[in-house]
Amino acid sequence: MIRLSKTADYGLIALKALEAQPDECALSAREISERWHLPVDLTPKVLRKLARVGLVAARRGKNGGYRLARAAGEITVGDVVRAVDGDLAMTHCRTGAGDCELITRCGIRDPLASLNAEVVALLDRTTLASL
Amino acid sequence: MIRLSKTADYGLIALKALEAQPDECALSAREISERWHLPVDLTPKVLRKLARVGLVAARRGKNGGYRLARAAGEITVGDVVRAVDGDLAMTHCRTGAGDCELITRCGIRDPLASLNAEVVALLDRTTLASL
DNA sequence: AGAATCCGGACCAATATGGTCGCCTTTCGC
DNA sequence: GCGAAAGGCGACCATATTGGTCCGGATTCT
Repeated sequence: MIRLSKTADYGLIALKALEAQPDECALSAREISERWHLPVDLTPKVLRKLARVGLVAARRGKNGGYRLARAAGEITVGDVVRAVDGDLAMTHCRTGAGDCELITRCGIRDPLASLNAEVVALLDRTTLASL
Repeated sequence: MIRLSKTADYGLIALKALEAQPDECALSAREISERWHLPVDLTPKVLRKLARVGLVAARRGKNGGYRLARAAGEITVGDVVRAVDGDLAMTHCRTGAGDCELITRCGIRDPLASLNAEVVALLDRTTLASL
């Protein structure tokens, strides 16, 4: 199946929450998870991943939390999926280190790769703001 | 992650094999799986799913096997994924019977649905022949 | 000092997926 | 008619992926 993982969903929801937040006012992972009914322990985990790649800025300590590190129009669904789920590959043979014996000459590898590229391009031009 | 299942991969490979086959000459699941190194027991399973939705025609008995039931240009990747993996939904909330409490007002449900529609449209206009 | 918060990773649990097996039906060729 | 070669169907198990929990540590504010 071709489906976003729950973590990617959560990431998008969390980012959407941050987008709605007035400037300079960080939201804690706890607040986000409570407001949107996301799993309390999972939310910070997802947000950390988003922080690592610079989509959100984290502030530690009391009154800390997260805020968007870029404008919502500069954050794409592709960015989020990559941050949360790792690389964005539609076929199995393009994830591991080319150990796919059957695919190497299966004839569909390269065509699927370009299909994959189209899907990725689509996700990459869909911004958070447009959601 | 957003990825085709292995069964969908296998389905595409098998169809591609059938496409290369001269007319009226059925290929057995065994032959396909051996030629392309697909799991012997899984291949017929996948092909049956393709047969149920009329993408391939099966012939039983000795010298039986499968052949394409439509021209390769009339079979799309979307068809295959749907046949093999069930409905083509990119988000979790659009699979079950609307039991997704958090998504109902999460704000990203409908926008993601339209993104989903774009992906589906892409898969639906990519034909087997173009692979 | 202490509370709130993020960081990181180890870890377990649930689900989905991939794959196997056995039995039945159909068809062909002898 | 009989047996071999196919497909049809479903139950079943194994494994991989994912979802989710927990704990100790670091940081920042009051």
